[in-house]
Amino acid sequence: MPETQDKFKVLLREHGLKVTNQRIAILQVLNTRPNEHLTVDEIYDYVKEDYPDIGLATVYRTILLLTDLNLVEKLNLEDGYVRYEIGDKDRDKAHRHHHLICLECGSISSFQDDLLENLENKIFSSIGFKVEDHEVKLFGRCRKCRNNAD
Amino acid sequence: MPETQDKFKVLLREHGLKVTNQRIAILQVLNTRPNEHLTVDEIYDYVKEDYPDIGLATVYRTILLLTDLNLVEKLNLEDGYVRYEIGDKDRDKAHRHHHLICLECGSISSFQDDLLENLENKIFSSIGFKVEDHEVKLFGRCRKCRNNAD
DNA sequence: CTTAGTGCAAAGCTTTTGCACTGCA
DNA sequence: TGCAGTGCAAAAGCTTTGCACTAAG
Repeated sequence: MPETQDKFKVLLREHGLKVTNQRIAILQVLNTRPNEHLTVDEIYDYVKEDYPDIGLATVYRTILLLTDLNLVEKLNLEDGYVRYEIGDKDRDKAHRHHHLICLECGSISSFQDDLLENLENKIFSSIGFKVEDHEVKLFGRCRKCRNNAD
Repeated sequence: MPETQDKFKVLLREHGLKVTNQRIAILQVLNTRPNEHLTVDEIYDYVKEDYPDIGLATVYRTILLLTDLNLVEKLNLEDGYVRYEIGDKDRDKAHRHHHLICLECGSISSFQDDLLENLENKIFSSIGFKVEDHEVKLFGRCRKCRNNAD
């Protein structure tokens, strides 16, 4: 996805930040693995394949940067690992992007649904809280694990 | 709420665990502050008022125990603190218990809604994932903060 | 050239663990 | 009395930070 890379370069320059090989390499890793929900260590390992001298601190700093620029989303699945995934370029789609977490095998999948729109309107009119973002996590058992249990 | 305390004592004994002053004191703190979403440090400080010699490790161990016994719920609001609150004794109600987090003042409020039932059925029939629990967090601005901004 | 970015190692935090002691059952 | 529970301090993770060096603009 060179378009994300270009967007990234533009964003960096707009903010007076430098375009470095390390930053591009990290974005590349996240970009080529859109549905893997990577931990920092996993990102670090993947990036080292292309860029063996990179330091873990740079990975942390770059991920923070990417998150601030809204190119990457942080994910906490309560499994003890903090994960990151490339964000959807379409802000509205990202807003409808939720996660299914299997309690048995730990697999993570995503689904899209605008299920919360009504609720958010209801909350606004009843207590005046204006919802700007939301996070929905569904925990359970995936088909495979349920079949294995039989 | 002596009923929760009694339930707790019964649960402990059922599991062959001992009823100690420390455990009761920690449950008491959570019980008397049902809507405060306390961090471990806050719990530790409150318990020390009644029980000054308690160790932080005991607080961690007891909270883990309470969570395992489903008396306490863990909450991660992405604000850098892990929080705990007393769980609803009614399992179904707990399942419909969600959080509103104000991005400006950090206030946390709860609301109840069974909004996800349809969705969960839909997910089960389409991909065979059986949802057993869910977590919904809504981020935005509370009425007070929106008014202050004007 | 200038200074943001980087790698490394050290420091900081939260949470967990090992061990000798305490107190519930 | 016996063993689960506790307090303390050390260890273990993960993440951040300070500093001298490197490289982007």
